Amino acid sequence: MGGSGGGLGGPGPGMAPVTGGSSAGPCMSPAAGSTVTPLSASMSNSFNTSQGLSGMTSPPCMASMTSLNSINGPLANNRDFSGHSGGLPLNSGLGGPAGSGPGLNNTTITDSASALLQRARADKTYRRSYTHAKPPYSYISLITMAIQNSQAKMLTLSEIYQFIMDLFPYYRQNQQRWQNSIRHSLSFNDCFLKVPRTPDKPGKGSFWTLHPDSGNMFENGCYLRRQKRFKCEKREILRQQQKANGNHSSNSSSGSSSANSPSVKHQDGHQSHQDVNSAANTLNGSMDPYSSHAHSHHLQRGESLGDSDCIKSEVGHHMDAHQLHGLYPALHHHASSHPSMQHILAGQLKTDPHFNPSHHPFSINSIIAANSEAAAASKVAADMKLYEMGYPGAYASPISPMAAPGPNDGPTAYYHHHPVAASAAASIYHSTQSV
DNA sequence: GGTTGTTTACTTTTTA
DNA sequence: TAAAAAGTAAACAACC
Repeated sequence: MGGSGGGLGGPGPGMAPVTGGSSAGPCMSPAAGSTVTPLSASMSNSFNTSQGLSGMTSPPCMASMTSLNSINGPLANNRDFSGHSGGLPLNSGLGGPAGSGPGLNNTTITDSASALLQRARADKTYRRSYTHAKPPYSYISLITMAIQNSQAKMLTLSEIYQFIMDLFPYYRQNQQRWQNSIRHSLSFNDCFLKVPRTPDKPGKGSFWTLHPDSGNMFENGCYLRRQKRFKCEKREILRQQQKANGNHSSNSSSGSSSANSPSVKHQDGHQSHQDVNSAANTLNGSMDPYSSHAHSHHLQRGESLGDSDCIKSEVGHHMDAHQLHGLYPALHHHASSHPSMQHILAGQLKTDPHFNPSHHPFSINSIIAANSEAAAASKVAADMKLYEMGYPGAYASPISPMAAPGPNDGPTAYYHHHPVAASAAASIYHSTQSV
């Protein structure tokens, strides 16, 4: 039987209560029960630790995160975002000398952030109630954030977990539940591609990356709900066919998948080849200078799919490592942050007929392209402002626990639980208000 | 044995 | 209000 429900909005067992009162309840202290490992240790291979996180592309919350990091050094020292009354670590974090960090390029933000922080402290009688509220981002968004903020544009599952927990204290609790959902999202959504490990990088699990065509998933301007799910057309057709055919293939009705695994989604070998061809076509047809290397015997079928299509995880399975890395040369440089992956992805985005960096002022693509703390922080502010203006799709639904602040809370309520995010985002937000 | 990955089934939430 | 998207639970198997 299926799950017992308990969805996002309901008072599900894992939902942090947004009601007033104690911040206890399901929201445990990040320290208690937290198995979070130091960011610098766990993510050093994937993130730019030499500069802390300041080299990261910054989605909304990341922007402010980098600011703190710049001020106080490795985020690992300031990773308690709890906002618990036991002492806001952010106080020490943001209370430091403004702009003292090399990466901090906006002292105004920091100064006003400190002021805001003090104000938030004064208001914490009700702010505190919303600490650890569920972030307004979907799991798909969180995964996307994590991947896009990694240097190699791909992460292992555990790294994705870590990223999310580092960024959102909410996810330091009930890990089994949301991590299951993360895994489900990765498998279920065509926008995520599984990239097998290479022999020289042994370890558990594969890398996960974004489908090159998934760049416009968040056209609504932020890492919130997508307007439309990204689907690989061919895979969708196959799904329909399989539905129509019943159990045409060896695929049983049971949930076991790994038995047929890498080709589970294909049900037959042919489709896997199609995917490989699609991958080759995607890169070859658009911009990939390496594509010639990708045309191995597995890619010789000569089918011209024409469209940018599926490069699903099975690609790697049906290709050897060299073939795959012909498609994604950056895989060779996962730890050393070869820019080609970014170049490829960026190039792919540009070739996407739907992609237009200027299409939406608050597009996720703008954040990616900007690669700037200020730009990302501005985006947070813009999101919040849009939300306040009732802009659909911006920020969370009023029903959302994220957007259920106290009567006097503005749209920044959520960010108050995330002190780092709160500072930069709120300061910008308020500066936009005051002008 | 724990983690990872896939799939199904169901509920809840959001959007058109 | 229906459809789509998202969230949750669970079963299962492969892998390290």
